[in-house]
Amino acid sequence: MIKEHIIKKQKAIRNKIVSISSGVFSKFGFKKATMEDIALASGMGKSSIYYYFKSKEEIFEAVVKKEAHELSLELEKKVISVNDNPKDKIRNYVLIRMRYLKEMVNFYEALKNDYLGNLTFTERIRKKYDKEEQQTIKKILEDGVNQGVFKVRNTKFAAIALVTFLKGLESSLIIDEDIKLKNLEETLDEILQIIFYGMVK
Amino acid sequence: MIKEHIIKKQKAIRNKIVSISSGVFSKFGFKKATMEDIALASGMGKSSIYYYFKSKEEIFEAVVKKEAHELSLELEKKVISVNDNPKDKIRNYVLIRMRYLKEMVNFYEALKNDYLGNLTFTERIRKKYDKEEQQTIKKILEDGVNQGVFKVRNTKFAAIALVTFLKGLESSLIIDEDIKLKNLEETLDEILQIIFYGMVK
DNA sequence: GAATTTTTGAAAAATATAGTCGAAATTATT
DNA sequence: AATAATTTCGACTATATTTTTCAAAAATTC
Repeated sequence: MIKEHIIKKQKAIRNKIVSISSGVFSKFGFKKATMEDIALASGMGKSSIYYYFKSKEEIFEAVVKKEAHELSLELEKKVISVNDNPKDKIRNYVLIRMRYLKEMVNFYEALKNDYLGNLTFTERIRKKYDKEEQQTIKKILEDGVNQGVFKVRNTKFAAIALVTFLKGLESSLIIDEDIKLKNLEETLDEILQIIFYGMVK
Repeated sequence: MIKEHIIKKQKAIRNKIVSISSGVFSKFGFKKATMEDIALASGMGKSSIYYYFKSKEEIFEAVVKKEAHELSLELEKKVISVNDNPKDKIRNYVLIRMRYLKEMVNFYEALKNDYLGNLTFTERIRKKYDKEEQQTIKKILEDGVNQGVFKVRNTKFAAIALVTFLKGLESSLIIDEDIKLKNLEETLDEILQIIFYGMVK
């Protein structure tokens, strides 16, 4: 007895809750955001929220999922499709990622607010998306190898290394709130220079 | 056995705590800001804070006190001293007040975050400063009467009325988060027009 | 090195929060 | 319009967090 149109309605409400929660989380952070905050913002009772999600964590997971998906969409669209040379592709990839993170800063504020106490929790969630990301970078690297621009032996490991490096940059953005995007961009080229110097034929 | 220089040191530390707490409160709001947040931001143990303030409320009072004092200073300096005609003085007074409130929006965010639950608490604190404010406006009105611009019979009551009106504007700013400063300014002149029409000779 | 001032960790007391549950309200189905 | 399915909600509880206290340890002053 699965009613299709009812499932659709439920999904719509779940989406609404996720969108609203995204705002609540980015304003207060995961820990300081209460179910009551979410309920109030959603205009429903606290217990009603539990009809759609079984825990605060589940809502947060949904929010991160959505954000991460949007990130990967943008990256895919704006980077992979364009026909730059692989070196520029990598640079663009990193730049867009940084820009996006900067835009999402109010979301990542959530992590800051929690004094990084839930970083492991978040990392657990993000791990899934790291794999997607590695695939993307791996593809870029492979292209570069095929075009004879990169001399990477194992694109898989190189991709992991790059993602790890990106996560490092990310942490700088998250933890060090006063870090300047400009500074980052300045040092980015230096770092990439080093990476490329080791990779470029 | 009151050691003067020690009292000075204590006051310095209290000031430091107040400044830091101001930031914490404006970021999290009164309720969501914890003593641990304040302690962490101040770089001291939680219990050390209690050596200088006996409660979270007392810190908050000190913060509001400071902010309100700064507001009254700016108003005094920028409005009262200038030798405009009293009508413009009132208008400037209101405008500066509004602008200041807008600047202080992250502080008043605190009240919003608490879902106005502590508005009465805050109002209780501010009541003291309403009197100061009434004095200021009363002075402006008296000048106007002396210069033959206003026809106010009882400057004291008129001052109270004006302050009440200002508080109304304030509430609009605080409660209705989407209210536009532009809209306010537009309607302000209309409202003042009405007030002046009743007051101007 | 004694007295005073300051910091702190541990824990008591007060409060807030996540999550449950049954029943009421609403909405769809026959 | 009666019945069934879906949805909302208020009241409750166990748990966790947070405020505040306190006595003792550090640090500072005399």
